[in-house]
Amino acid sequence: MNDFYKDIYELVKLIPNGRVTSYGAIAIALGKPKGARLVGYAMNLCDKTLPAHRVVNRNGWLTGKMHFAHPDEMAERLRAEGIVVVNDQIQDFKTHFWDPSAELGSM
DNA sequence: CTGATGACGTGTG
DNA sequence: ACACACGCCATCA
Repeated sequence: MNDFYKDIYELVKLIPNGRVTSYGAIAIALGKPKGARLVGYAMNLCDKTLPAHRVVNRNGWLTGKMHFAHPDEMAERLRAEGIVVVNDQIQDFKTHFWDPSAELGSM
């Protein structure tokens, strides 16, 4: 486990409830603007303890829902947090978007 | 070690 | 604006 993945986990863990972010945003926050794929890969290795359901692609689509124990769980979890998910897509993604780099800057 | 793939993103046509 | 192609970095075969 490299610090890179650990950092990803830490960042995803501190995503506020009812907020979502993108792989690219996390990658950028970690200093790897092109590491979006690595973030997704890290999610694949991640435990269900990690709120990976709050992490979606740039389009706001639940691209990784199929990788969950129960694909619908991702949308259900987001919906439970107040996120509107339709057709595997987050509505008002920009409104619910959470910028990790901004939070890291505040911290 | 080389080739291919992936929960992505950006650039060009 | 939409469609196609390439790049990135790490892991798997």
